Amino acid sequence: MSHVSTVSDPGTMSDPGTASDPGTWTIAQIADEFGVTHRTVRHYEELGLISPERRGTVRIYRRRDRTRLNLILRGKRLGFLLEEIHTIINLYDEPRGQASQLSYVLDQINARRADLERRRRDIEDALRELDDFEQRCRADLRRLNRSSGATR
Amino acid sequence: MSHVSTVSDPGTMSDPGTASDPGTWTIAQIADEFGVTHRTVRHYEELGLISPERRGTVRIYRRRDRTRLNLILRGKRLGFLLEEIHTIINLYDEPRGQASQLSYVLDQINARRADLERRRRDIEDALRELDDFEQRCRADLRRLNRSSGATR
DNA sequence: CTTGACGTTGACGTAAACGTAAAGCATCCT
DNA sequence: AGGATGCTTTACGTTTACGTCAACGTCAAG
Repeated sequence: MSHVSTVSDPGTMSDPGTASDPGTWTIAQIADEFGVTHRTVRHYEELGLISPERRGTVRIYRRRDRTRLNLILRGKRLGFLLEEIHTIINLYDEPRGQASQLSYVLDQINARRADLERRRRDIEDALRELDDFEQRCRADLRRLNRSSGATR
Repeated sequence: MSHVSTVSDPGTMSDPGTASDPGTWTIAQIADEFGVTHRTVRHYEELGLISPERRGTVRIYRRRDRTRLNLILRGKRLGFLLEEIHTIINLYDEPRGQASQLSYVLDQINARRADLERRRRDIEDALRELDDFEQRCRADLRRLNRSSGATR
């Protein structure tokens, strides 16, 4: 029974993993690299957002889990609930062998897109207002500089 | 001089209120129109996000409050905390008569913009992935339709 | 063989953003 | 006058997304 030195035990892999990409990671490495706590990672697992392998009781994270974590964290940055993120991830992962499933997935895609595009509009509106506001501020600043002895 | 269209609505308007725009609103009208509950509206008031006038004990909402509510709800759609929204709104409303205040405001504007642009990148990445995914799904669908007797 | 670093499972705590009664005024309607 | 309706405050409940112990397992090193 090969007891593991670090955790990177390539075993029988054709691409054993380079120095920067061991192929597998511990929860501490993952948490550290993604800038979250191990509690957060486990929370996502409890919700079924990720499901790392186990070597005995120990969690082993692979590239698939990293991809999912990226999706999760981006979703969070965009203000999605973990529950919504769950359905999105499942969408990407569900088997879609039958036409009924595929048309359902296509519907979901459209719903997601509508959601994202609405957010994008909101963002662009906000950015425009911000630009606008900045212009007014800069105008105020110029007036201030002019009126208070612009010795030069 | 261009009077500002952000949140500062002077009381000196020569439009007393038409049928669709009475000039003032009750909490029920506001909540209904913005698609939130009165509890939500009051919650925002507790946090200092809006501060409607009072006629006796009754809250009176005016255009300024509606503008703020729009900012709040858009902020929420974008996943900002109410606390962050609070600072943003204050940013728009703070007096900025002095250079020090103005440069602070300009800093805040840049921080906000960076935040928003990051979100926009996230959204565009997500939209691209979604498009990508849709293409694959449509390809799958075509394969299915071909292989399962396209009798016709 | 004990220490210490890292891992595990509970299980309770907490902050944010409201939800949900409960109970009291005020005004309008009949 | 007496509801019905609408607004008010007070206050505890709920959901989401984790934080924070506590208590225990395990392995490589000293």
